[in-house]
Amino acid sequence: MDIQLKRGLLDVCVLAAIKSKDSYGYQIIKDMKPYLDLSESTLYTILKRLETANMLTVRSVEHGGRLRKYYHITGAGLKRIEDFKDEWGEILSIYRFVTKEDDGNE
Amino acid sequence: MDIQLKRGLLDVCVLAAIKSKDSYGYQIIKDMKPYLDLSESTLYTILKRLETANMLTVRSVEHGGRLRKYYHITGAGLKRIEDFKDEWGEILSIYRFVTKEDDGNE
DNA sequence: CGCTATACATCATATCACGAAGTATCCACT
DNA sequence: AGTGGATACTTCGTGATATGATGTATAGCG
Repeated sequence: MDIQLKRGLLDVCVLAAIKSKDSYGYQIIKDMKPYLDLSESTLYTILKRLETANMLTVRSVEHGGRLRKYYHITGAGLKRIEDFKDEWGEILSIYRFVTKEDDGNE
Repeated sequence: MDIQLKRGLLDVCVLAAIKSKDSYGYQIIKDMKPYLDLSESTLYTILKRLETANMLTVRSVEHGGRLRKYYHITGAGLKRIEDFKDEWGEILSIYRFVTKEDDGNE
């Protein structure tokens, strides 16, 4: 997928991945893979950004000697998803503008 | 609209604006306004990028003493629009992932 | 004569996805 | 015991890019 387009979907897609149940980095990447492929460095950058924006909270959990950071969505995070839903109408309108055929004289 | 999301739609939207008939900067901004609001500096940056990518050609026309640059879409530009159409399926799939309700236990 | 619209251009800035590289643990295989 | 791969998170540098600010120049209106 086009990188620029991906940019607009990444944040909200990560939030969706932790919406129903808390999750951690590696798992999020796996869950998102069918929809958007992203690297670790990209994900952790996003997670940090969403944390700074108070859209999620973090909780560290010991797991087999290693550290795991579980991410939990906040009200602001849920609102971000709702905002995306609201924007969908605009996106559809743009889609129609871009794909409309100027039939008649071509 | 969210800036990041806008980024993914700008190029293809500009191409759509000149698809049916050649157009120039100021006119393109007006035509796109109902769908995407963008500033002059943004548009001219995009036009230059699309020109470099051979997605459009430019032709200068004298108009009332001033210079007007008319932009014409190329085959590569039309292909870019087609590629966007192809990507639409992926976008829809992401939309469904983001908006799906985890009804049942919440 | 000043203001607004038209029309294009350049620059500096801030944001951001991503590859590369690093640290550290656990498990399977040989 | 040693090797390699999967798991898990972190940091750094780079390139792409949207945008505000600013500048130049003309036409037309009051």
